[in-house]
Amino acid sequence: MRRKKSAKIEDVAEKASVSIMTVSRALRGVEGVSEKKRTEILKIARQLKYVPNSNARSLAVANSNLIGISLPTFSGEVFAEILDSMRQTFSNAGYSTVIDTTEYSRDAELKWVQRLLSWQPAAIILTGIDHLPETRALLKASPIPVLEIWDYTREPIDICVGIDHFEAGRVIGCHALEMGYERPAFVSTPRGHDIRADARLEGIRAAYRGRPGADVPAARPSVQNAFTTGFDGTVELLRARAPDMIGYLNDHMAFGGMMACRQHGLSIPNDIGIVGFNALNLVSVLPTKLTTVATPRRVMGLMAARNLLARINGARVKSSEVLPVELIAGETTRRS
Amino acid sequence: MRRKKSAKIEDVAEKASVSIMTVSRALRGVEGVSEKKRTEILKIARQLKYVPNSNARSLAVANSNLIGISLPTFSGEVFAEILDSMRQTFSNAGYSTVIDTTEYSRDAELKWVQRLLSWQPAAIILTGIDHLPETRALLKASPIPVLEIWDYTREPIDICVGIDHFEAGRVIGCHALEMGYERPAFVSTPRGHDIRADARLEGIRAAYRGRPGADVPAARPSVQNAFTTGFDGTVELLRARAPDMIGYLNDHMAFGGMMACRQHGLSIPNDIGIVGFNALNLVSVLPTKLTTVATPRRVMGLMAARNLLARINGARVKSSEVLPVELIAGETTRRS
DNA sequence: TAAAAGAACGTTAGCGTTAACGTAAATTAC
DNA sequence: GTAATTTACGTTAACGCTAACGTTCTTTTA
Repeated sequence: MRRKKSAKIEDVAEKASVSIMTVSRALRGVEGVSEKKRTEILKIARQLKYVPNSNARSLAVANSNLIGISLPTFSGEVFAEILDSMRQTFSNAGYSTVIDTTEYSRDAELKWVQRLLSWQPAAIILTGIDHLPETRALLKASPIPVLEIWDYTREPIDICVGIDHFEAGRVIGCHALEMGYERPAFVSTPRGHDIRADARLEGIRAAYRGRPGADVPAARPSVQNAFTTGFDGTVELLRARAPDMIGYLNDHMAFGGMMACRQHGLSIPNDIGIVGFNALNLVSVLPTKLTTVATPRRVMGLMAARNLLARINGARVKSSEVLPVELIAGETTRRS
Repeated sequence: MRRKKSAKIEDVAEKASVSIMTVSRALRGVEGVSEKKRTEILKIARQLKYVPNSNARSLAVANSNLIGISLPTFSGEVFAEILDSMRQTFSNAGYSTVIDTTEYSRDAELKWVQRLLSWQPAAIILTGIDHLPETRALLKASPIPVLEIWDYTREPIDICVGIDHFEAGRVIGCHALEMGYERPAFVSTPRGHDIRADARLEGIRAAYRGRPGADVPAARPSVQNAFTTGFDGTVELLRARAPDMIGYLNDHMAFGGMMACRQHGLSIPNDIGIVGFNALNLVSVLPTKLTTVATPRRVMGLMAARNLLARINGARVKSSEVLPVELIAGETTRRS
């Protein structure tokens, strides 16, 4: 494929009557060029609209300033926020981010990791800790820093920053227990879709262990969008199980659930308690304050970016960081 | 920076007792290799965990399979959906996407374009048509295909796919007029932040031209999140202007506005009409159906990706495509 | 003032891949 | 059966950049 020839480093060198190497040094800001020449070279480069060739550079130094990030999905505020806070830090440090979504498929994740490795990236970020064994092996064997974010494990591929989803579930369960709810239920995603959902459900069950309601039934409607998923899952639970409290995977689902309860003539929080997750933006304008669990997404992103940059620069960093979550008691679980 | 040496094409060649070139051909699936050798080479490559070096490849062929995408922000469903639908098409076609967000800053956009060009990308996608003159010039001068998405203009940098935001505003205005509202208002973003917001406002004004209410006041609260922005903007308008209809930049803002109206004891749609934008997921679970404007985001993404791929492959494609929007009349503007 | 040290450059040799061209063997044509 | 094709490879020369080492000239040291 023919392309218009753009200015190369050689053209700049010729015009400035210096060697290629001097231009390279001047442009990168490394030592060994007099101030006079440097400013002149920069001027000429600008005149010629010189754009460095990252491919050549990366080939020469055997590593690029790309950071690969893999997310399950773009939908929802959660990953968008985590991503945002990370990206800005990287961008400021001169790294570009290559992003892909896996739609919760571990096979898709593996394929992406393979493709990404061909770019000799500076680092790779994966969401969660649930990967194919092959993916783990591939990354373990590579010298590239790997960060797992959002989940927590004591045995990360390389380093990780996240929250403990089981613990988060337990916090929800304890709160429900305290408020006197006896038949908790949970609206989740299809089985095997998202291990975090299962971890939280287990957390709730752990809180109720040995008491009535400890089985904590779960609805697993097919995923469309969070609002209707929450709505449908609630309808399903109300019909079959008559729960007096429902936990949700996130606040959007919880809102859908509130609408469903309302339509069924149930009063919140007396007939039924509602607990969301993540403390999303939506809750700030709701007339009834939603009980939810605040997750430190922006802090997590910043810490992840900071740790990873340190790791890239060869510093030793703590391999696993757990961040605390906080239950925010609202009006959807306060029994009068 | 030292890195563990990974298998190169040479290692594969040696082990297979063929030349480097034969391996290259076998791996890329081009002609000139016997079936027997090809399968053997592929097997050996897998054994050796060979990962091709994209930097070297891109340098040799003077172009990469990266596609750069610039978005204003990740927050909100809108760009996430457009992005998602494009990305999948590209991914299937073997392209990786490098993504950056500009936070509505044209300077940030320019910097990103400059950085991106150093990767010799296969194409560049920008959101909207509002760029610095320098950005336009840079891209116009480059041989790289450029796609502008979400807005529509008859004079794109290269090609564009979008909706006509002025027309969308006009549609909203006409509907409000038809429903008998006489003092329309609009909740927007800070001035100069997003030209699409202004285009829609002008559209509403055009619909009311020559009638009472044609000035259409706008609130421009500082941006935090869509829900509270809608809430705050509404409070501001209600206090100062006593409008009988409010249009919003999107459904999330409209929802915030509905909450504010409710708190002010106003009844929707009789005291005040509410019109959102984009037909976001939220509206499907609301007990009161929101009047909104459906935008074809997924179709737009698919069409954009398809057109751009065709353009990359040298085909001639229509330079500008406008997609239709549709007003969905709900219960928030139906006067009884 | 001569020798040593440092600053400011230039030269050489890759980085891992592919395009373009060369060459030998296998196939076809007549 | 020989010439003309075609197939299946191998060789050579980039692609644009940088690390490592050389060279020249200037500055410092004793």
